[in-house]
Amino acid sequence: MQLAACRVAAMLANGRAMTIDKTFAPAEIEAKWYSNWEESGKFRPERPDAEPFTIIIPPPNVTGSLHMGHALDNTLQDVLIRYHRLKGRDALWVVGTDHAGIATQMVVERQLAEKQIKRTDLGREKFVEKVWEWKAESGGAITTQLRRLGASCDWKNERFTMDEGFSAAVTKVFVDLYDKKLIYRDKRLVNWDPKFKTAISDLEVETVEVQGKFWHMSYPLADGSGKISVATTRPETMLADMAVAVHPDDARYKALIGKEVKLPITGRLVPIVADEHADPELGSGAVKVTPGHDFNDFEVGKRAGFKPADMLNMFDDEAHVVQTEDGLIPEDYIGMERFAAREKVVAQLEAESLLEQVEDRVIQTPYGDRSGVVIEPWLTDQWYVDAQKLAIPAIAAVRDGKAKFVPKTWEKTYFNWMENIQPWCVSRQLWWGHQIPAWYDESGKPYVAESEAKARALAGPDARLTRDPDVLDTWFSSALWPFGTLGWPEDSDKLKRHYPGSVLVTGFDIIFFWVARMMMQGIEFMGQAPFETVYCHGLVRDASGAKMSKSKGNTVDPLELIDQYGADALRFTMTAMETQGRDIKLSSQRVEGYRNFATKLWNAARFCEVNGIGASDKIAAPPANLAVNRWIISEVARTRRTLDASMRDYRFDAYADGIYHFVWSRFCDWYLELIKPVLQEGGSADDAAETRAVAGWALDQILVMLHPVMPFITEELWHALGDRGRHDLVTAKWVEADDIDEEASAEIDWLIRLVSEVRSGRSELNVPAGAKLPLFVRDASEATKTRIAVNQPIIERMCRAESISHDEAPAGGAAQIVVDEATYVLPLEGVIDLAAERARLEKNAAAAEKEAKSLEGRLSNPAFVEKAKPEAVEKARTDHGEKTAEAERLRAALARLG
RNA sequence: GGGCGCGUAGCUCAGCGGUAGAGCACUGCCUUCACACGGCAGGGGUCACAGGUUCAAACCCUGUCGCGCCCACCA
Repeated sequence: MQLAACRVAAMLANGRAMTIDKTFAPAEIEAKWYSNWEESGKFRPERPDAEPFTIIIPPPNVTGSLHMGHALDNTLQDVLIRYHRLKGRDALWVVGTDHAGIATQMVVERQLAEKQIKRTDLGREKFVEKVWEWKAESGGAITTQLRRLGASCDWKNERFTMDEGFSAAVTKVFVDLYDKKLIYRDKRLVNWDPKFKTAISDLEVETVEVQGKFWHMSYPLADGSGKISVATTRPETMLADMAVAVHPDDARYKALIGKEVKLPITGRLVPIVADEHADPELGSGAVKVTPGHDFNDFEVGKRAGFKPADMLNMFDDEAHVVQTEDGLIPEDYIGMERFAAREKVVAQLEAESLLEQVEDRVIQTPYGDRSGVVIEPWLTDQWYVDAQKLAIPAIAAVRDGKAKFVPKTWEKTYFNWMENIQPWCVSRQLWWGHQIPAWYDESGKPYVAESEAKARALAGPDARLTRDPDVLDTWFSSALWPFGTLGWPEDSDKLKRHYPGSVLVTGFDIIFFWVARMMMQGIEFMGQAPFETVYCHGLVRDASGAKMSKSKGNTVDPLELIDQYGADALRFTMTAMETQGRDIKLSSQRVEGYRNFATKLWNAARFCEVNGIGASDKIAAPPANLAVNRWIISEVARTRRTLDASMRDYRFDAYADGIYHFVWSRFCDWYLELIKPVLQEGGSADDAAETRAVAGWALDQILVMLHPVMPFITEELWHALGDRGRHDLVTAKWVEADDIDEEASAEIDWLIRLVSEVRSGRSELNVPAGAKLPLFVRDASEATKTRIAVNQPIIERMCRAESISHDEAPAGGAAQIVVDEATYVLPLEGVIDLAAERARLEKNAAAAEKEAKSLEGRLSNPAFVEKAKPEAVEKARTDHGEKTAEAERLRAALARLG
């Protein structure tokens, strides 16, 4: 019995079964639609004649899992891609992952360590094999997660920075740059990471303020004539000191220049040299010089005549003490860890009474951003890219507007860095990555070529070649992503069609790491910047504004939010909160709110279905006579304009806001309410048919316009509302309707104002919500009378009026509502609190008078009338007239109240 | 030491020359036949501060205070 009743309730008038469930359950529809889209190739429809729109994904690390930053970044990209796909463009979202040198090597090494295996036990070849195995098994989890977010990437052409084709591109770029002398090998100080035992670039070094000490030490002069004071934050490096520097103009030390110091502990004899680096204002004015272990000292050392090859080195690759070339470090120091060596040096100096003073001091200390250990400046041979040369056209491209940053303010950051760019150290002492295509003969002369055979051709048949064991910085390959993924160096159609990309979406934090380098390489190898626009978004922070970090434990897992609220809700949150240039403070409340929005739409669609409103078979708006229908068609057009403008300007927040308000505050709150009398209270059949057609069309437009942000629910409803076969929303057509009916808009605006005012009056006077009252209209113009007549059923329903009359209202207490020229009277004899109504009218009258007075003041100022824009003056006049009239009518109503 | 950004309703943020907006939170009413993840109505802001430009400033300029971020070799 009960079952049968359910079944009946689940059938519609037209015989179709209800397809929209009572509750909106995101998880089911998400899984269903994503695989549907992907399997049917809907992310990449064939559109050979359409204008291309291309986005290259910032490739996530293969080791990565989706975090909020990805959720933001990829939501924005997907919104753009889906929007332009709907607009008919040939939209391509290139996807792939990054091999992430250090990160991946670390993961696999850690895994091996569990089995007590060291990377060196396996040897390079075996180890790299293990990494590939790892990748096959557990790499790329993030690609599954991107799918859960709804990212409509071109998965059929997924790339990896170490796949065959891409690797070939990397090798070619290296060789070409070498041949153009834009890559060279050099011996100099690098930032050495003693944990990973590799060089890293300047950018991978993070300077942190730490509490340290400043040690003042005495260095005796070699001739026994006295001593000189130096101060340092790193006393252990004195074991490799090669000089003491004083300022050439420092009167205190002029006589000492050229003399020698006999270093404590090592007994090394080193010269006192003049160098402007020594600041007479600081400390004693004399500074110890350790060219092999300090960037400043390296330069001082070079100026003092030391060649890099002769600079003393006292550390091995783990920053343990090793003997210097001259053999002067006492044996008991050898093998000591650097900080232990520091303590020992300090203790020994103290014992020898050579420690003058120890100060506490905050020190800027360099740390490896991945390893977290103190970086050691270390003298090694490395490969460098001449970034300064490559930067010149990359700067010009932005300066000339060929590539532009959004928001524009990031251009300053870009220029500032590019103009002061340093040589880029690109070699890494790792095993996982693109091995550098350089071979050395026995004398150490390098031959750079795309293969060993080609290197041999350069070196001659008799040379014994060994390959450079190092690999390239991961960012070196990432820099080629915009063209390497499109088939370069092959001159493919795809490359021609999709390079440069339309827009790059990324966090501002990798402008230097990645954007700048793509600009340089893209221009060098493709002749033009890799994208027209670089959209930089901020960071996703926790609700209190703190940076999310695993160590703080304040990270929010986007997948959990998806489980809880649905991918659409998360995507809407990211879109709505993306205001240009600001970081995002994420709160789950916000996500919940947008889940509610999805539910609202879901229920609106259910309402439509129940009322026989279904999929529209039209792209253009259906013909309409009723004002409500003409109005909603206009509102769709207005919304469309707003959304188009928002996308054009990359105003994601405005896009989200625009569709949100249209759906909730216009379509649901007013349109659906306004058409209820037509559909449910026996309006004419023609009117009902017209309304169903228009409502179905408007709902379709909502689905299309919302789809870029909420792809899942919109696709589900798209099909639930009618049988569209395999015509999916993902490849539907964006509304281009642009008809705006000013007359209908004015009428419905009036209707909305009338209903709102009456409701407000009733509410303020505590009229019971359900009470039906007669409504008397006075002073209405003919036009208003017509509008009232036409809209009578709606007005009665929404104002809870039992009748509407133009007769004079009965005497006695009443609520009076002023809308435009007319006054609407609700008799409340006996019920009304006269004092309350008087207060209400008084408040409204005072407000109108205040505004009228302010406008009057402005209009009576001759300067305003003369100098202000004519539109502004005109508007002030109109507003003044209206406000004055309104105030008069309210006063009249008050007078009537007695 | 340079550079950038921010300070608008209790909270998170739009607005960037014509006398203040949204979402959430808050208050009152409503189990009205799409939706209580809801409906209707409402309260709440000297737009950090001080000067200046302008007929008109939250919005432009200068300075002050507070808060963030980035870059930089003070040994």
